Amino acid sequence: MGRTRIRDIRHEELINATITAVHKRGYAVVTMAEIAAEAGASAASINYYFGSKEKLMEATMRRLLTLLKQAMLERYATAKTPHERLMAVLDANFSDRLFTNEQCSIWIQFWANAPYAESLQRLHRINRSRVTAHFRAELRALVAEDRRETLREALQCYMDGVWLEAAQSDAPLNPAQARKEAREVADLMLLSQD
Amino acid sequence: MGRTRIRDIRHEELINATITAVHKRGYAVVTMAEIAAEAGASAASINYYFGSKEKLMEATMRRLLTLLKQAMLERYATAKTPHERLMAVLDANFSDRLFTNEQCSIWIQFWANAPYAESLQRLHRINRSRVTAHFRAELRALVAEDRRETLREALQCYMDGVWLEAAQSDAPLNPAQARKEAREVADLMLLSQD
DNA sequence: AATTTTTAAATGGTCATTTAAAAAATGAGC
DNA sequence: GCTCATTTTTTAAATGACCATTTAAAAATT
Repeated sequence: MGRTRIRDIRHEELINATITAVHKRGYAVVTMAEIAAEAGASAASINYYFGSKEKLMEATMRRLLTLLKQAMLERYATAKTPHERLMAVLDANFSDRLFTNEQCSIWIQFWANAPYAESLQRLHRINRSRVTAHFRAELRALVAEDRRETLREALQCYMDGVWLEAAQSDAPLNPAQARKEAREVADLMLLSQD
Repeated sequence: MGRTRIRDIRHEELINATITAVHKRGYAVVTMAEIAAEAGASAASINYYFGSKEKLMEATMRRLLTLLKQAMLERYATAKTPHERLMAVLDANFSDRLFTNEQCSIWIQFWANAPYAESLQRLHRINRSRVTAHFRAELRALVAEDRRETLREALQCYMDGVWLEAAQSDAPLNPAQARKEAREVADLMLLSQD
């Protein structure tokens, strides 16, 4: 039963330490020793569990993607109308659990490094495709075809832009406020339908 | 007369080489030797002219900011109405000169590293303030006060998001298309006024 | 001749990863 | 419960690269 218990715990601890350490020091310069220290472990143990720094980063990014996916599915479960489901995607992106200084930082770090690391690029593309698909599906019922892609692209870039800006701020983020603004922006764009 | 001639030429060459090298390899891992090779010079000469790697990066970012500022001012000169001036800001951001794979890459690299380098952070803030100020000024005449900030934030984040996405693409960018889409997005948002 | 520019080579430091050995945990047999 | 052989986990230290920066001297320019 407990065969993989410690392994799972260490994976979790080290990924969390990676998120914190990358936020503090930046992907570019963070060292294995710093990450290990954050977790109260040694650099060697990271290699024992993950094999290499690159694989640790990949696992960390995969964790972030999973969190986002979960947040989206949770909200989808209770949404009834296309409009509610559109808002569910926005809300998920700015949920209390995800829209934190730490996670915004690390998302941007991964984004910036995706073009230079096969594995990160793959994950990044999978994620973007998923969000695109959700938006397309919901907008189909809400927007005329000739404006649909413009609106989708606009909303999606808006969300990315908000994260980018949030990553620059050192004041604590306000997810509730971000959700409210995102809803306003979306409704502003949808309004132009009438 | 020619007293600073060579110095100026080398500065220019090395900054251009930095843009290319960072695009190719990423800010995180690019080396002085790679940048120098790109310019057909030696790593030592970079230190002779710039003092350090960090100062070279700062100078490169400053160059990018100058290019953006110039592009904006050029377009402002011929714009007559607030609407035209708003579009001038958008067009500048997606001008043929600026909206290239190389420059999108390097902008994102700098953005991602700004939180970890005093000098980059300063430049990044100056730039964002300038764009914000322009948007605010033009939207004053175009949008009711209660929606103005929402719309500005939305447009600005949209622009950032487009750059972010562009930096991920390896297919050549299409600035004309980007300008057209940005105008559509802006008009879509402005429409909701009526 | 004096000054500026250039670079090969040296320097000193950092860091991911490996190694080898110690420490903990596990579990079978008593 | 307890013992001890086996397996898993942990880390200190070694290894081997890599790299920004400095130095010292050569080359080019003035």
